[in-house]
Amino acid sequence: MDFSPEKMLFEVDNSDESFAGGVSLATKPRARKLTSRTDKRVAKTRTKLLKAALEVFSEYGVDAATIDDITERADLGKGTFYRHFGDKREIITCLVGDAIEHLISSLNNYKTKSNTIEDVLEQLLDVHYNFFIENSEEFILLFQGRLLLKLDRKISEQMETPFNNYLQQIENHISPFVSEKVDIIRIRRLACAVAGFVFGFFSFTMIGIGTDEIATSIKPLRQSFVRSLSVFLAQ
Amino acid sequence: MDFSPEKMLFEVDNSDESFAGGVSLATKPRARKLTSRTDKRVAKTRTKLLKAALEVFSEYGVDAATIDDITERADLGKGTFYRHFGDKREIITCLVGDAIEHLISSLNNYKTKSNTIEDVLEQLLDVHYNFFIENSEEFILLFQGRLLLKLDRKISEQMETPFNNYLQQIENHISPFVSEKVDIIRIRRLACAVAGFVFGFFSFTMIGIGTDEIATSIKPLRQSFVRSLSVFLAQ
DNA sequence: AAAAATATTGACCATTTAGTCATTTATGAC
DNA sequence: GTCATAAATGACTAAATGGTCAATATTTTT
Repeated sequence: MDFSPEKMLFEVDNSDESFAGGVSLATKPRARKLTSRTDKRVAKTRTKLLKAALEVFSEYGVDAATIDDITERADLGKGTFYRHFGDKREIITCLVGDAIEHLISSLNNYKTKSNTIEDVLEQLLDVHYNFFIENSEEFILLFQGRLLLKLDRKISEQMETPFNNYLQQIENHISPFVSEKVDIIRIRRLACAVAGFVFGFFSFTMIGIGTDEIATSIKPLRQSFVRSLSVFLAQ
Repeated sequence: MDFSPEKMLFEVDNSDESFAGGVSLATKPRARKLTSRTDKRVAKTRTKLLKAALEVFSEYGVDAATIDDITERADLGKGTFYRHFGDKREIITCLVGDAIEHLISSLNNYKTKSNTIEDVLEQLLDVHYNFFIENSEEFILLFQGRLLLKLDRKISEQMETPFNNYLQQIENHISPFVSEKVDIIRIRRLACAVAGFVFGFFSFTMIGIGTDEIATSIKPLRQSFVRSLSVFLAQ
């Protein structure tokens, strides 16, 4: 089975596709089993690698983690890694892309109607809060990703796009609720402020106070922050 | 010349001490030259190592940077590094300690009278802003330090203290201006919020918008943020 | 100026790590 | 069941890195 690492970024379970609809009934007997046992095995292996990599990256840091760390954690042979990914850079890029996609989809799943900019901002912070609590490994990875982006290394190029998409997504949520004469650059600054505040605050809070206290401490601060951002936009 | 790496964290030029005051005139002829040529050479070498390390750490990241990177950048032999520092962990700890100390002293040099909590917060953000603009290498190092602290590795232990000192310092600036019945934990949260906001905002802003635009963008946001934090404390 | 003391050096070795590939194992076609 | 195809394996090599130390250079003492 030949596959390029660029594809299959997300594990898709197509195993029941053969009897799902009448798609491509008897025309192509060869390609009937779209997901064979082999396909599933490959997908499973890949998933194990990604899961293991996310774990070790968040535990040791992307630079300190080795390929052996990943394959041992995944309980797979070393060669298997290189069958799925060209090198460490590639799996990092992949994981960061996934994490950002995950974060963005969390943002978009929050479909409750909001009429004011304050509602929107409250929700944005809420989503971020839940995401970072429930996916702390991805949070730590993204936090590292931001750092890699600051240090301009080769790996940065492929990560700049997802991070910009993320900022763009925040802007999309905000822009319908601000008057049209508000500068586009002002909205971008707001997006940076939201992202920066959330990343930075969580980061500092997690050593400054216990993890379980975050829930109680973020709430009043969040309200203050929302208020200030609203004022900023109204200026 | 025997010296332990723990000492001499800061380069001190005592070369003119022999004719500075009448200290220890003729009583101790042996210890007259307090900083001999050798002392200065050692101090210079150490400084070169620290400078080079700060550079490569901020360029490549602390984990990716090697001892060879440091000694080559410093134009020194590899053995020289190990004469001054036990390993990479030690020089990182040293640099982070220096950077925090530098940041703290920046905070304390701002001795203008502030009567309101808003003044204090404005100044705090101002100091941070200037520090990060003027010492971007140290900022990047501290940013990494925060990450290392999150990933709980051996190196963290020695870095938790300086970071806590830093938070403590922020609290010291704030606490005189808030009523005594404000909870100590609330002030700690505020310190986290200030530090987190500044670190996070700068970090995101630096890719979201150009570096030179930061000056114009931080100002209105800072005002809003200060206002909201004041409200938070008043609650 | 010679000798003692100490800082610096970089070739050297041991260990770790990235990346390869012949072999083994699992799956699909017949 | 047998063969063909492709995935997984882990021992292996080459390269990189950490750390050492006998030799060299510099400074201090006498």
